[in-house]
Amino acid sequence: MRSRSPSVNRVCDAAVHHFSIHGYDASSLNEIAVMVGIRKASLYTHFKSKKELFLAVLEDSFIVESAFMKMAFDNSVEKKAPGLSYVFSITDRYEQSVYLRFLLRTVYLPPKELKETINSNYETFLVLLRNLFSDQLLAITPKGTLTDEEIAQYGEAYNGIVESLFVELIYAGRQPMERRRNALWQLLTDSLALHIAEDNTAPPL
Amino acid sequence: MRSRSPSVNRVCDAAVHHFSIHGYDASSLNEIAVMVGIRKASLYTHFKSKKELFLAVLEDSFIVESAFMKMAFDNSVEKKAPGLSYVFSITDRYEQSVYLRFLLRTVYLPPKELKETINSNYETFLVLLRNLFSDQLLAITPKGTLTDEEIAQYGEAYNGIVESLFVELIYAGRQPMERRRNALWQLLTDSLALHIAEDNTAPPL
Amino acid sequence: MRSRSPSVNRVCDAAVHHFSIHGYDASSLNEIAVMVGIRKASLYTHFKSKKELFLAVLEDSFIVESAFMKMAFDNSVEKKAPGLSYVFSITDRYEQSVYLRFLLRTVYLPPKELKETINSNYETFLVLLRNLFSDQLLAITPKGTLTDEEIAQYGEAYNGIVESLFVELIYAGRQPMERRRNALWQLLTDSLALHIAEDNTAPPL
Amino acid sequence: MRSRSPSVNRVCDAAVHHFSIHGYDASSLNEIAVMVGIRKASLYTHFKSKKELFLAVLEDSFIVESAFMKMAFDNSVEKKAPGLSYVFSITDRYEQSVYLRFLLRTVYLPPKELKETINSNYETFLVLLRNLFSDQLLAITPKGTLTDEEIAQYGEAYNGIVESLFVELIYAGRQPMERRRNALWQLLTDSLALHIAEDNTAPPL
DNA sequence: GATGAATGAGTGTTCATTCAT
DNA sequence: TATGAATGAACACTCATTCAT
Repeated sequence: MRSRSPSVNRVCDAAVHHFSIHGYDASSLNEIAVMVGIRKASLYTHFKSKKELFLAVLEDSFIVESAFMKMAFDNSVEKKAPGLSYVFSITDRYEQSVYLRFLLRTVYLPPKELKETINSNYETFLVLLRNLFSDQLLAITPKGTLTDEEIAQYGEAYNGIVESLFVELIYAGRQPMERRRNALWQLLTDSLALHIAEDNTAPPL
Repeated sequence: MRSRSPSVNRVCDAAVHHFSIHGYDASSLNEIAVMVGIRKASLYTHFKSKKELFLAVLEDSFIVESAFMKMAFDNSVEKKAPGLSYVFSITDRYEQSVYLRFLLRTVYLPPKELKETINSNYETFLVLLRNLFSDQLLAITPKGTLTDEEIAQYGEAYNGIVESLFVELIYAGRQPMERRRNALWQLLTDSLALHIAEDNTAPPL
Repeated sequence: MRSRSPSVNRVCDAAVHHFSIHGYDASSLNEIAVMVGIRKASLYTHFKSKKELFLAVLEDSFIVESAFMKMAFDNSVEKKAPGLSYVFSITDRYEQSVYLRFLLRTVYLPPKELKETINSNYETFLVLLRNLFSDQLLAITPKGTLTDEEIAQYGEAYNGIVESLFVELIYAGRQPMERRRNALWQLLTDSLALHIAEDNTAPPL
Repeated sequence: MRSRSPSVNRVCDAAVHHFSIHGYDASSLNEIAVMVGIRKASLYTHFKSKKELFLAVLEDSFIVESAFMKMAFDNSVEKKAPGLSYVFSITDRYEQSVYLRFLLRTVYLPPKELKETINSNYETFLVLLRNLFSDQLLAITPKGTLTDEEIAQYGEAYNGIVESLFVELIYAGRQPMERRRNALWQLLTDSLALHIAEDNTAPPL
């Protein structure tokens, strides 16, 4: 992402916007070129194919959104609800970051030929998410309260919640997603309350 | 779906397979025709446009999968875990029913021009799911145990779980989906255990 | 035109309407069939090709419009302006007779493959027009006033006026055509006034 | 028309020829491309649709033929027969100028969707013709000889004659057109002779 | 007499890509 | 570095026509 010529960056900016709206197949190099203010043929000065441009944008997106995710976890101070900060930042993030919109659009229904690449990148992204959550969960539970397996399972559930919200955002929008978020978050806090000695009863929604 | 000529049915069968794999935009009428063993132009004997063919297939799919869903809930006898039967049938169903694969492929990232239609049909589908779950939940909890609002929130959470599993199936496949299913199902049963007087502790996974 | 089955007549009716609006090439047998309330394939029960249907309609049109032309001349009683009756009936006729609209649409720019046939039919039509006019002109001028050549030339001019009006009707409509008709008619009456001894000054328009 | 790339000009040349023979609807972009020696898809490098190509050619044609018309009137020196020069140049012009053939083919039966545009352009063309004639007529008649209304009516008649000749050229060819031209021109000169004091008797045909 | 089904040939149009300049 | 021109391959769609039923 860094250390690229300004032209390349402008192309990538246009591309991520276009791809985030139309997806890979339905995107047109011509329209991207027009957005940048150059001719279609000139794109090939910077990228040797549509696929390569797409992959560049994909890499950017994972870098940017992984960084945002880490930051959201790092800034989180609440001790009782691990991962809360990120989950509750998703709605705003989706609206503000074209990279997140691009990622979600891309990841759930990838262009056939790129499925492998996309999936493996996304897998890494999800592993990071799970680990960030697990670390926070571990940090707030007295040692020995939860088995490794239980930790892993909560991580899995957390990921499941996040992806459920992603999907709801994509096809239903902000409000329905927030309703779902509250409902699922309640499940998580209830379960943690049950399994952790101290009584972390869920806050009233 | 019934009462259609055999030719039309063969076209629909081919179409739902094709659409379920490639999506609307990337599907080629030529390839569908070849699957049926006719020429592209002959498709227009039966459907007046690609869109119309797609909508016929879409309608079929909602009918078939709604019926399956109802059946899954009806056949369910377990008293302690509302909606369990359907949730645990999804993996097999996804593998066996091209209609479900088509629906999920279609619903999460619909072709722009058909988004409205698809969304409103899917909304109906989700309302049905929520209602089926809520009815079972009500049936197994002593009257007055849960407020209407709580019932609604559990319905929302249940839908969230189901959709999370749909998505995991689509991009990660059977095994990861089952891991996630167990993790999320645990959350639900834990929460219900906490909120319903009797101790419905989660079964060991 | 007579002695045809009712089905055939209904097809011809639909066809002449369609052809008169869209022309030969841009007309669709399917649309004609739909107008009649039958299927496209059924047209081939009555006509062995699009061309044959067109030619049937063409023949009808020449018959109908030749008859109308004769009638217009026959009914004419005015002694001073030969051919006036027909010229002044054209506007209404164009609006009322789909056959005339069809003919004019067809004749000026015929489909390549049918050009010969159409032209020779139209030529006959124009010869009739010229003769009708010449006969009336002869009938109202004292014997010997005009040479045969002059008669022929007036016939030519009359045809020219009529066709000028046809064209104006087609592309400009009723009002501009009537303005032109008055202007050209004035020329004709002026010229006749000049060449025929008695002073047939043009009537005020 | 000027200042276009050579490629564009070659396309336009081919297009005007093709359109002048087949008309808009029956013209095939493929055939035009082949005439130019390129592939159909390459046409889209220069024009973004068939319609746009047609409109470019249409504009050219009006420009070229308006210029020719003006020139024909300007070069005219004869004092007694306004507009004669243009009328007597039409046969040669029709044979030599593909633009005129294109215009006439297009104007009398325009493709439905372009009718408005074509008509309004042609209207301008005819206004120019009328004005050129009227100016010459005025120039050769002593002031006050003809009322404004009479001038206007002669202009109308002149246009009618010209269009009658156009039509005859299109469907009957050179010789019949010249016969008609002589007949109609006689009417005009007779009428002028009658209405203008000085005796401009028609020349023997 | 009517028609459902099919089809070959064609339409205009879009696309990612190449290449000489 | 940028681009005008070109292109093969694909697209959805329309058409007149055929033929078995």
